[in-house]
Amino acid sequence: MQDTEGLRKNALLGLLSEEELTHLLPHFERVELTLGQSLSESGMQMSHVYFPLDAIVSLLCVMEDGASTEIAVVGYEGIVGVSLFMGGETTPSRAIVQSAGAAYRLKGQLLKNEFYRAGPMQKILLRYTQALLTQMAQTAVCNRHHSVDQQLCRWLLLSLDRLQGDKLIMTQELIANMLGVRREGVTESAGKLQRAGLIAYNRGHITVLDRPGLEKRVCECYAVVKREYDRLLNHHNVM
Amino acid sequence: MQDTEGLRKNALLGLLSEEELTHLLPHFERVELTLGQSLSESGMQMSHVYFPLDAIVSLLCVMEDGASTEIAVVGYEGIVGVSLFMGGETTPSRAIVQSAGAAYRLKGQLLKNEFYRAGPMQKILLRYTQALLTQMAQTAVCNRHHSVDQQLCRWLLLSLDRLQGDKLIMTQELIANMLGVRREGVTESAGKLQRAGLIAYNRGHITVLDRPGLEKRVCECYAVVKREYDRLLNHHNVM
DNA sequence: AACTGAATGTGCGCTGGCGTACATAATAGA
DNA sequence: TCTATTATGTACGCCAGCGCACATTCAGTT
Repeated sequence: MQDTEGLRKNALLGLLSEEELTHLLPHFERVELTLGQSLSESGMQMSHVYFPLDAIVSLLCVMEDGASTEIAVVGYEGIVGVSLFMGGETTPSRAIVQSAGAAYRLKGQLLKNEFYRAGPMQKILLRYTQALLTQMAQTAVCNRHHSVDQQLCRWLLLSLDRLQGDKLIMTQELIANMLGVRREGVTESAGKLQRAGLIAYNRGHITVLDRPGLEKRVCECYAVVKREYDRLLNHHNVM
Repeated sequence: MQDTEGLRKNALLGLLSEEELTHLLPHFERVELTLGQSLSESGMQMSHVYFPLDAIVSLLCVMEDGASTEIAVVGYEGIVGVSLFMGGETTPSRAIVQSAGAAYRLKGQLLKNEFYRAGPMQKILLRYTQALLTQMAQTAVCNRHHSVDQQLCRWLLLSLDRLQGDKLIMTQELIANMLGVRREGVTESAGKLQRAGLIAYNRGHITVLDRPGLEKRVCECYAVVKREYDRLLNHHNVM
């Protein structure tokens, strides 16, 4: 049995009061998520919800021909398994671990019970879901209007925000899957960023050297999403 | 004071029991929504939520340079103003009436009270929100992977599903705004559909002649969204 | 009937991203 | 150490959709 300290590394759990957390504490299970692990498949019911600590999970929309696109990314600021408390049980999207790391998980039924107690947890989960809506909407518009260059910057920054350091382990092939573009397109864009001295990478290891530089190149979509997360899940606003 | 008959033309309200509807009845106000009317602007708080009857409302994501993309469409099967009960109060998106018609509206605070009573209304609204999530996700992936031809078919079918007849009043210019593409692109795609005998249009009036034909040309995104709405908001499943 | 503005048609050239094919380089395993 | 696999680089033609500039046609107004 752990104390609540660890739980608070997840921002949603961190918004709860000590009593609420203590009440849930015995039900949490700490798990290590490995790169590429699937937390949910299209149309399948999830047994647990996951509160990432330093893991990052991508929500992907996969099509019949196998092509896919990331529609949202979830890290320490969120939860994987929104559909459980929204009442649908399943989603047509897929959740894949994009960056290995730790998470706490909770049995689906337990979370539902907690949610329907209509306390602070419900409020927090609903607000998070709205932030997720914003992220998806902005992803849609970004897919339509912005270049691969800009989208790569957005993706790097969104990932960086969910990591503690400045390194991410991710091949260009996988980034291409996330963005729903060609691998060669990512190679070109990443090459530009490297030549500009903003990042350095080799064989699946990317280091961000100049974050402000990335922020100068990224499209507005990044800021819109970030601002909305801050607004909705700021401690002061939620309670 | 109306009876509950009219309210049931909105599918979400139609899922409620007679007692629940009667209880809310005095607070509903019937309004006529006109083409182009704005129900919500980016970042502004909504005073009411809207339950469309035969009106159709588009949720648009607008960017700094004015470019926009429709991220979801709401008709008799839904509600405009999800952010009110989700706790965020505002959204960064805009809601515009795409097809004139009637709707019932309810003061935001009243809906919130109803929502937090944690009865059937809450369940329905949450499920609807999940359906909206799916629609947004699918829009994102469709923007990425499918042609304007396919997207036009999707848009026509989604609109058609929310209308009683086979005619819609909508210029190619406006459709282009919704899809986030050039007007000329829509002209070309619509021309193809007309030459193929699937639709007939002139100056803002579109008549669908061969709906099965459209369904043959549309990408899978249409069916995915429709299936998910059916699953989530089927009378049998919700209660 | 004439006029006006809005809606649609059409034709450029341009570019970003695609599909394909292959070359190179770096790691993991035998 | 050698080899196989995986990751990245590069080049080619192709095409959908863009931005732009018009021409045309229809609906409503005076």
